[in-house]
Amino acid sequence: MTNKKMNNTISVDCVIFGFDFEKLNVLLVDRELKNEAVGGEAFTDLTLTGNHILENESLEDAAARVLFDLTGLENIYLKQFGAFCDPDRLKRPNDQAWLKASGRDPGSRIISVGYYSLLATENVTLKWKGRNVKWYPVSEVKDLAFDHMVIFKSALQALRRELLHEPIGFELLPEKFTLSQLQKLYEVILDVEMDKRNFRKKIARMKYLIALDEKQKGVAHKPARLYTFSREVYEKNRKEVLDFNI
Amino acid sequence: MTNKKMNNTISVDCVIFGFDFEKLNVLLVDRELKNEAVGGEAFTDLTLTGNHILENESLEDAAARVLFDLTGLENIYLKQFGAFCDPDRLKRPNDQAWLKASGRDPGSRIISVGYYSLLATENVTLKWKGRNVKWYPVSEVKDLAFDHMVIFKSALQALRRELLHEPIGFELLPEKFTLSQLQKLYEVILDVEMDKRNFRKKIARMKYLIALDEKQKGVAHKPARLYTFSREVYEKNRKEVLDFNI
DNA sequence: GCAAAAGTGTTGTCTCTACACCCATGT
DNA sequence: ACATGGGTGTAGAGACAACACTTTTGC
Repeated sequence: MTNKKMNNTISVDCVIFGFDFEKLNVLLVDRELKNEAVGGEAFTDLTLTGNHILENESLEDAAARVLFDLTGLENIYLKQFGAFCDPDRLKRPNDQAWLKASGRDPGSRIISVGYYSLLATENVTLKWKGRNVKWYPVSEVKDLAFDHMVIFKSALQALRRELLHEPIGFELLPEKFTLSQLQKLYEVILDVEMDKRNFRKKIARMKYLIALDEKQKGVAHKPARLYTFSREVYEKNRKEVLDFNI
Repeated sequence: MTNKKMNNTISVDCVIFGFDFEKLNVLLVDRELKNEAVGGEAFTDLTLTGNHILENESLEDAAARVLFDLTGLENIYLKQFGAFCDPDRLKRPNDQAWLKASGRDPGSRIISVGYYSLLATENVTLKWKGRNVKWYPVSEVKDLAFDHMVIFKSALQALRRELLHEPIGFELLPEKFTLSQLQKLYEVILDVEMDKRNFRKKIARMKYLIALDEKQKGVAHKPARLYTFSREVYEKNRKEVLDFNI
């Protein structure tokens, strides 16, 4: 419990998604190598957030710790989606230089377990080890450090898949949200367009989406009704269905 | 390529499922400790198959290698379903004794990445490091060594989930199979009963299930038509659908 | 009063469920 | 001839896709 020693071959990487009612974003951190002495050129690029696990810590706890260090939030939705351990995953020149500069053995094999998490993005303030942390639109992410592009793509795929089959979209919205916001979320993440009336008919069948006696305020149009998600109602009524059609 | 050195903190465990047209089975290996000198009592129990990865080997290759050593088969369906790294996962007395007896450091932290695989079970001969390997009905599995019960349950859950949404059941059947065999497979794995006529109507809509001009032989009843699965047709027509209903 | 998003119904087509009998083969 | 699993159709209920107009608010 008080053992803070790090395990140097096992790490977690967190792909943190946020939604701003317009697009899906992901949190990335600047990686800046100024010192050319370690054998590479100076460079700046981007990584996911992550860390090595502590010797007495579970993977999930390590991911939650990264998330807490970053946002100060606890009990965030976290989902393990894959383990990444290719022999070459840290072998590009910039990555080798970075490992050397931060005092780690650039030759050692490190496995990273990926977790994605979903954040209702309003009112989150971000700080991480004095490094720059920023939201980037998912559609514009490219050229991440290490094998983080592979990890990121895998997370996105896992998220899309999960979103199709489980009610996790709500994790990206504030507790109270409008149906248009929910529809937009599905449209953006799944890259589809949906019909408003049909979407609402579908919603109407989901008993766990609860209409509140409350409306949006301060919008320059007819204010929308607010809804909330009830996990209890969902858990009571869940069923699954053969759907690998066509 | 020729580096055969083992990595001693990263391993894979394989949950190998087979189907005998009646029930779902899983491959387990005897773990037998005869020598009481290492500090525990002698015991016999069961484990999944698995191994440490080689220093220059990917996780998937390691899992494929375990499978090949066991069955002599290549190109088997393999799916990563989770990483297991609880601090206590190897800490039960029998596990500690076993690690000592096989010359490993019982205190070191080992991460295991789980793969499940699906085997058409007929005509497979099994050999593994001179240990006893056997099929066990999934419904009767209990008390596995290490944290293998956790891993096994997680694999089963992943398999069920995958089976609902992806056409992987065919991996458990011979290349040519009858519709009743396929239906039985779904019934057994998902623990449901299905209506024969409705099942067949559903199948009829799946263009990638191809009826052959061939029938069962040597059965004491009307011989069934044989079908086969075409992955090409499937890949051409796949689409997904919002289905987290009710 | 105008811009902007909210909210609402109908119709035709497809999919789901429930249910019972005859057929082809081996013994 | 009989036992065994193979194979087939229909009807009613629910879900899906396509489509356009009115309402409420802030400015």
